[in-house]
Parts: sequence; structure tokens; C-alpha cells
Amino acid sequence: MADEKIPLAVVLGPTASGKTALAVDLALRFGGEIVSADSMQIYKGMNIATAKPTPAEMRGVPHHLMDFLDPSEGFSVADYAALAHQTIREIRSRQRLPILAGGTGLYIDAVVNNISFAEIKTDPRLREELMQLAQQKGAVYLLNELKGFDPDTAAKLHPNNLPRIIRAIEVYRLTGVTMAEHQRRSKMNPTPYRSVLIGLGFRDRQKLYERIDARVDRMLENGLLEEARTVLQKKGLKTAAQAIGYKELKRYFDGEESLAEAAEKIRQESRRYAKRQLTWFRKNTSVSWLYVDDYQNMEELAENAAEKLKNLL
RNA sequence: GCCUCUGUAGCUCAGUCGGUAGAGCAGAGGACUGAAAAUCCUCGUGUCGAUGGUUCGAUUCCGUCCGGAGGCA
Repeated sequence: MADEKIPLAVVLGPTASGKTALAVDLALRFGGEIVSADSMQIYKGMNIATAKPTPAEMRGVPHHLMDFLDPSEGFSVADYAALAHQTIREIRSRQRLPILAGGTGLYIDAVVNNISFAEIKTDPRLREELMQLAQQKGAVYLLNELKGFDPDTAAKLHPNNLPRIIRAIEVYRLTGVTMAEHQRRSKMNPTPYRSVLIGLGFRDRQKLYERIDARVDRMLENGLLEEARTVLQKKGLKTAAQAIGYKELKRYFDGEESLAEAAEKIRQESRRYAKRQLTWFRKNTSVSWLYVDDYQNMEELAENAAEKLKNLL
């Protein structure tokens, strides 16, 4: 009996853990193509800050969902999931192994678990309206509104988390179906993938932080300032404006901080980001972890990772 | 050498009119379904510099010593 599910290798981990190099290595071993799962590497021109792999680092392996969108364009999980599913199918049709690699946990889970996103879209005017309402009457007022028609979602939201409260109200206003119900329905379609998830971890958190700090310094040496100036000039930045690196350097450009202070902020924000990523990935019990500090070198680690992928083929 | 100030959580400091202490930052843990590199929640025991004394009891008062800062010579 043939298993019709599509084999899917997944490489995840915190920033600066070595996902890119491992994914490329695995792609070369198994004849794979990489599907980036990174909410910032999708953007063109944001190369240094996002540590996007250079052509040399890609070693001829095709990379998808990377470097294709202008930073002025918004993007969302739903957009990502649709593109990723399509890309994976295409890779599969070429008889190649799709390798999903990246650090955006939400994106990875959405694809691996086949979360379905209905055609809800967003409504900027409604959001603006709700935002003003929150300013006038307080977020608790909105949360109480939400409680009226979607008590389950309201119960999970803290009054301070205004963006989520607004989104939950938006979903109901636009569709007449509650967020809780949408979420329930989103999980009804079984996943088309047979996936193996490899997580890159560190026994010693300090080791990871050292790598992050060193990488930020390297980014600065490699022209992060110039890149930040260019990106920040663009109008209407949405998703891209959140990238770590640019928003910290903006304070330096505006004369509010010294370069050294801004650089330290970038290092710190990157470490915190890594911590949040780890929190997200840790709860996923299907991840099998490889600890970078257990291995002498990349080869050894890749060897072990490859072992885990064998039963996918 | 003398005088003054100072030594409390990883850092910056508050405080206890004597009953063993608390903020901010840092850090840690967690949540996460359309901006997720975002957004949000929770978490503070530390020989109160060392040592003697007074006291039922000292981080708090007194003495001495050791660090640090400033002033006068």
C-alpha cells in the first residue's frame, strides 16, 4: 500500500543556529530544494539584516519563497501558507525533496499542520475604527464586546494585547463566524505531508547568544547601515518595518542614540527573538532536536540529521 | 595624612525611626491562526562589604578594618 503523502523535511531553530547551512547540506545529499520559512527573507533588498544566504552559500541548491517581495508590500501567514503548499507540490512533481527551513514558527506550523485559512482578508478601515474606539473607551471595552459574541477567544486574550482583540472582532464582523469557530475549522483538513522535523538547539544558551552577537557584528561590518538606510527610505513599510536591525538603527539615524547603543540593542533584540523562537519550537513534540554544541563540526551534525531523514525516502 | 560621601539582587539604586528587604533594567519561563524578527502574560532570598560591640534581636546604632568616589593638604 503506497503512502501518498508528500515527504517533507523541516529544518527549524532559533536565529543563528545554522539552519541555512544544514538545509543546504541536506539538499545536496538528498536532491532537495529549499523552501524558506522566514517572514523577513521574503523581502528583496533585505539581505544583510535577515542573514539571507549568498549564492555561494546556496551551493547551487534552489531556494524558494525568498527574495521575491518588495519591502513596501504586506504579507501574512495565509499568504505564506498558500505559496508554500504550491511550491512544495512543484518540487515534489520534479521528484525532488522539499526542505522547509526557517525560523518563523507560525509559518512552519501553518504549513506542516495544513492549517486552512478562509478568505477572510483584513479590513484596514475597520481596524482603524476599532483602534480609535480602544483609545476612547479602553481596550477592556473592546474585549467585553468580543466576549459578547466570542467568549472563548475573549477568555484567552489579555486586555493589553490589543492587536489580537481587534483581529478577533474583525474576523467576526467580516464573516459572521467567530474566531474560535474559524480556528476549529482551520484544523479539519488532514496534512498532505509526511514530515520529519529537525530542530537545531543548544545545550548552553550562552553559546547561542555568542553566535548571535558575533553575527550582528559581522552584519555591521558588511554594510548593515547602508542597507538599513535604503530600506527605511521606502514608504509604506508594514511587515518589513518590524525586522530587527532597521528599527534599532533608525534611532541612530535620528540622532537619538549612538551607534554603539543601537548595535547593542540589535544584539539584545536578536537574543530575545531567539528565546521566543525556542519557546515556540519547544512545545512542538514532533521535533527531534540536534544540539549544535554536541558536535565537533557541521559535517558530524549533518550526518546525524541525514540519518533522521532516511526513513522519509 | 586629614575630612566628607559611599559599599543592599547580574547592573543602577530605594528602604528598614533596630524585628533579616524592594523597584527599574538585565535575565528566565510561558502564550501565540491573516503585520509573528511582531504582539502579549508571569517571575525578585540577596553572607544588605568584613569583623567586633550595644541589644531579647543589627542590614539598620557605635567602633575598627577593607573596597570605591570626591575635597583639603
